[in-house]
Amino acid sequence: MSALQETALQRPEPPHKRERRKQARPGELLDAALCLFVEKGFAATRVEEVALHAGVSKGTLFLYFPTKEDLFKAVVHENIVKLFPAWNEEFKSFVGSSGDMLRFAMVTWWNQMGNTPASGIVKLVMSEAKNFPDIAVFYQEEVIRPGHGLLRQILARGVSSGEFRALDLDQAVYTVVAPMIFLMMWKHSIGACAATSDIVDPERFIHTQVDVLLHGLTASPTL
Amino acid sequence: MSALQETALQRPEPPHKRERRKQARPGELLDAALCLFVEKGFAATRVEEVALHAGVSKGTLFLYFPTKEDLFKAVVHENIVKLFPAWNEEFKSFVGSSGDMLRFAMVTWWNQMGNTPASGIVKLVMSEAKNFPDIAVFYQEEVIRPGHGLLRQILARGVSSGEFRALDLDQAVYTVVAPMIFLMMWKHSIGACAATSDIVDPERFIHTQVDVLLHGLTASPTL
Amino acid sequence: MSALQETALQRPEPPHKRERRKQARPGELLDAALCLFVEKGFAATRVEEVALHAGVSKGTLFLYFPTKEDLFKAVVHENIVKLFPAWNEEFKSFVGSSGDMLRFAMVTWWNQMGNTPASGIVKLVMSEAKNFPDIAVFYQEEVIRPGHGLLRQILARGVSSGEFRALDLDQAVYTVVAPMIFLMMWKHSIGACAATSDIVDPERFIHTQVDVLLHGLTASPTL
Amino acid sequence: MSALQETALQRPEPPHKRERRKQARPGELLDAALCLFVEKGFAATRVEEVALHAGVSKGTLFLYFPTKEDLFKAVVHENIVKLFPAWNEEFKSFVGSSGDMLRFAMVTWWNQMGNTPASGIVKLVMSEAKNFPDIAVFYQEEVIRPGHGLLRQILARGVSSGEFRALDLDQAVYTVVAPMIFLMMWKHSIGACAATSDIVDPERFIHTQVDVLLHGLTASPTL
DNA sequence: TATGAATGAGTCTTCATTCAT
DNA sequence: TATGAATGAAGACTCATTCAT
Repeated sequence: MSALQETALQRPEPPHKRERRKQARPGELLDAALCLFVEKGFAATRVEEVALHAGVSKGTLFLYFPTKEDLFKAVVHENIVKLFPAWNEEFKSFVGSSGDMLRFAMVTWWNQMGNTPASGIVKLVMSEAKNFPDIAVFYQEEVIRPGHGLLRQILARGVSSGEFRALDLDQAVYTVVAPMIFLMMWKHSIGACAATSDIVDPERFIHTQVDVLLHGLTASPTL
Repeated sequence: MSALQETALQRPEPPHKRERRKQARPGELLDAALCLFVEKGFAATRVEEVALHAGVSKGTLFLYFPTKEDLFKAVVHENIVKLFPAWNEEFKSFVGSSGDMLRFAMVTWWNQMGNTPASGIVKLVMSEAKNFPDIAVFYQEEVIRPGHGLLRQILARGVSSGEFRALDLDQAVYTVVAPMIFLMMWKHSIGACAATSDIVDPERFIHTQVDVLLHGLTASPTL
Repeated sequence: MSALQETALQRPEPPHKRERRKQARPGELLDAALCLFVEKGFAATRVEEVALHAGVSKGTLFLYFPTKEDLFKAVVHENIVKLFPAWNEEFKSFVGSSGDMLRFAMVTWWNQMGNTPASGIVKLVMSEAKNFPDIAVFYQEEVIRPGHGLLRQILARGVSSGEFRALDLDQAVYTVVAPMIFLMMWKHSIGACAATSDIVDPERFIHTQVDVLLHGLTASPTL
Repeated sequence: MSALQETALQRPEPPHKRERRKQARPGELLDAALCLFVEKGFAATRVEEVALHAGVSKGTLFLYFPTKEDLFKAVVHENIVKLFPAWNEEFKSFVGSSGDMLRFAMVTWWNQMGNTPASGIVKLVMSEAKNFPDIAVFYQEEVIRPGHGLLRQILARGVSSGEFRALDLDQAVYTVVAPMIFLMMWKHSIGACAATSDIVDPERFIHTQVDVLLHGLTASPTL
């Protein structure tokens, strides 16, 4: 809403910093909280830390979020919505083989989500789902259902074009989902421990996954 | 029920009740801890609760596990690390195609681990790895490294027999690991919320995964 | 009494009650701690008790002193270390014989320290030194070293004026220190037990000590 | 009672170790406790540690001493009695000047007590007197009263022989007591901290104390 | 709104003491 | 007597939450 004002024509004086900050508070808190929750988990993050990171006092945080749990829910809520930009559109207009489309989907998924703090949200949701059942439901509705729907369409496209085999689509989507979710979880757990030697390179990982996904491990019979 | 066996004839000396309990304590505590950690997470589980579940007092727990963190480590060790020696043996003697071997590996993995509370520990380790760096390290050493080694051998066997294509084995192992870890994570997060509609059936999931893993999504060129 | 001054006219702004309390907190806590530590010893004093005595809650204490041990250190600092700067000044301006100076030193020492709760802290430090090595070190640096230095100067003054014999000053300082420390210890141990009959009267004790210190027990040769 | 048996004429077989140990238990416990209480203080010493040092189990300790406090009292009790060997006799037969006698008393006191674990008892009693009032009373009766009596006699001897000035004996005894008690306390507190630089050499300390005690700090008028 | 001092319920951990064997 | 497993009361410390300013 203040967007209108902010983009007003060459307005000579920028709005009072105070005012701008005031408006921005909840967002800054959510950003700080996202960052810390992702880094340390829900339980291990102290609300005071979040407030400090956002540059406000502990009391102010509770002005906007009556509870640590509420803060958490808001963080996830806020960031889950962002998880689905205009992907659907993008895919409707995709031109090319379904194999390429699948690869494109996974690479895009990684670039726009896995490679951003949003992947931390996924990890957070997976880690805390049982402690926040309504988040799980919300996530299911807002992310999983549409996400799976999208992937289903891609697979269905391939099947109907004869490029893919006949597939049990309900199951096959997990064929795409599993490696991506795994990669995000890995990145934010084992992969985040410096001492761990077995580091996964996301690009190569995705490349291999798509490759095997399309052609399987088995050697071609005639070749 | 096993009481019958325990009171069987010519039992040389029944262990004193006290003694029996003494021996059993750590195990009972570990069981209780496994149960509660999996159900509520590490931070949300109170040590006293664990003790009570095991039928002992808080103090007794600290007799065996000097620290809550030590208890957690012991649970991980008991439920994950201990599984590996047997697995290694099992696979050495496998007879059959590498495809069957891969399927056998994944089904066994699920039956002996995914389908038991141990899978909850896997989820916990992924969730808490960053808070317990030394657990992450020893998990890497004791579980991931040998586990990946085992899978690598299976894949290598297939490659050298000509059954599988030439593969970048370092990457290909994740092709097997990812769906399994994903399945365990799912089961203990989104999948554990009753409200969630999109429930995954492990058997069908694994079946599909193996199928696609072996033959890919792509339809056979000539057939 | 200074209240009069505080409410004097044109007082710009009376400090908010909250603010006043805030400023006073550490001091009140220190007073309470002094009192309780002296009365019951370090180990036997519960931090909550200290807080309650200061009229605040347990949590508030930890706001100012992160640790029980830190509280103890602060008490020592506040009650012992802080006395020294003033003393040093006081003695620089003393006029009179060195014998009088010595008497003055001991009487002052007693009045300003021995006769106050601070003497209890001295006793506590002696009692607990081995359990708090870093307190022992800083007590040595901040109290013993400057204190002995001061006494040394007094004795040196007497020696160089010819009033005192040539003395091994390093040893002679203990001649002054020993009775004073003894008196404080006594007051807070044996002397504090009502049942004990053999009560020491500090004034007479010091009087006798100074007397013997200056003239010895031996009868004058010529008289 | 078993003393009789134990001193039996050249008994060929030494008593069962077990039996001997059994008899010795309380003594070993008291020794261990003395050692640890002196080293770490009452509160910081764990009863289990004492038991371990004595080579028995925690339970056994409580067989002999129903309470940690009882153990403490027994330790002090036991060792306080030892503080007065046959000193009185020794002094009755002393031949020499009263100055020499005083020096002899202090040196002996140090050698037979200050320099032995008994000095730890003195420190313990001074430190814990207020928490154990009956120990204070007992100590007063058994140690302080006779001790002061002895010193009083020495001083009285000097006074009546004209070697010492007329003295308020009740006060003058502290002239001898204070440095000795101080020295013992020092040894077991500040002096026991390695980091402390200002270490007191007992022999020189006593030498100086006696010297000043007899002749004072003041230079002889005529010389 | 914003602050940050204050709170106190909650948690881990210790350790003297008990008691079945 | 001796053991050592078990107990549970007690205490230090944390941190989400409140509230006067």
